[in-house]
Amino acid sequence: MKYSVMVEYALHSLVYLIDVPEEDSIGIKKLAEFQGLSETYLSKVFGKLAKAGIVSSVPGVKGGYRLQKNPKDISFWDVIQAIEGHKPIFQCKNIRENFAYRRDKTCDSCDVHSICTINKVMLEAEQQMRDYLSSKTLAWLNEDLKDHLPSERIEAAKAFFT
Amino acid sequence: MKYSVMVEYALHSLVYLIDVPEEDSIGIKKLAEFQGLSETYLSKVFGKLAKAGIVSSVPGVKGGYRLQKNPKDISFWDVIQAIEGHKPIFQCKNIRENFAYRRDKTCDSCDVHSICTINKVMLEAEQQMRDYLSSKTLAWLNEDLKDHLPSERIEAAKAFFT
DNA sequence: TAATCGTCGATTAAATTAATCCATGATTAA
DNA sequence: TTAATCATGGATTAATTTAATCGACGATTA
Ligand code: FES
Ligand code: FES
Repeated sequence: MKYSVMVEYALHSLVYLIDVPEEDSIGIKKLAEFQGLSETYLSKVFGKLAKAGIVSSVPGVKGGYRLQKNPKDISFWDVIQAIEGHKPIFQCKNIRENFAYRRDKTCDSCDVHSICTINKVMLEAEQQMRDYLSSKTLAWLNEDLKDHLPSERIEAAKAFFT
Repeated sequence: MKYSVMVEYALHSLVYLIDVPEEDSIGIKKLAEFQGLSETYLSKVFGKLAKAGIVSSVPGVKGGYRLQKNPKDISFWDVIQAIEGHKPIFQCKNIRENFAYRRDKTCDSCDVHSICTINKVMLEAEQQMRDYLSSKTLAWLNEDLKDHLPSERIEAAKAFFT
């Protein structure tokens, strides 16, 4: 049970897009090289981010990606959802459907409408996580990095991408 | 990204162990049959629950499983951890280790000690979920079911297992 | 002593994830 | 106008994980 590495690739890569000017963009090649990632695989990641409306693409030479929304409107959760899709973490296979009293037709219309308490708890738990993740935005992340990272590192990265 | 079905199997199966007397136990065969599950696979599930100290086993004919702890001391989270292990949901592969400035030895001892902000946020988010899941116990679940399930259904299940 | 039940390890099958390859189309610069 | 650069998408492959089965073993009871 774990998130795919795409999530780590996505979040780390997006960091470098936060401060790029409206007109500019950064290509997959540079992002992959700087971070030591597979170029082709990272392009799949950005395909998903683009489809979710988080980034927009600039085709052709000198092209690349830029943020499509304000960094304060892009949350960690948005990114995760773009990568992992909308299915809940807990997979309820509705095992009650095969319970003895249903197989035996003892109780024909039982349970069909009510949601299983166990599933409900799991959904609520996931919601807790989602709320937290939704409260952390790329803008917040940028501020945090500015505070905690040596400025020469930030400058070096910025220099690499221009 | 999802929990294995074992979690659903485990939580649903444990329901039927909550009210069994200290001396008694329920076998895999009955649990599997009642719920329409694979007998051998469910036994793997209970192997994990036993290893985690959630249930204890009674070998031999007329044997089976019973709870090893008070239902109010067994939380949803305990069960999930017994099944899924202790690894966090978000897999941080430490991609910073391969960043350009590290490969180029520009900054030899960079980052080794600091924990990545992104990873930190993910860990905190998971903690939110964990807290919620830890607050829901089998004892609570039992009460909830008593309130929301038709009593004849509960009785029928109880009858099946005795 | 034979049938029942949990335990463990090996095995298999299916599904998912990680990653690569290739073909295509847009864009810019020579 | 052409060649190089870049995103896009589909197909493919390899590795890993999950789901499920099988068979052998030891404990227990009737
Ligand atoms: S039926 Fe799926 S969790 Fe209860
Ligand atoms: S290095 Fe793994 S999340 Fe930052």
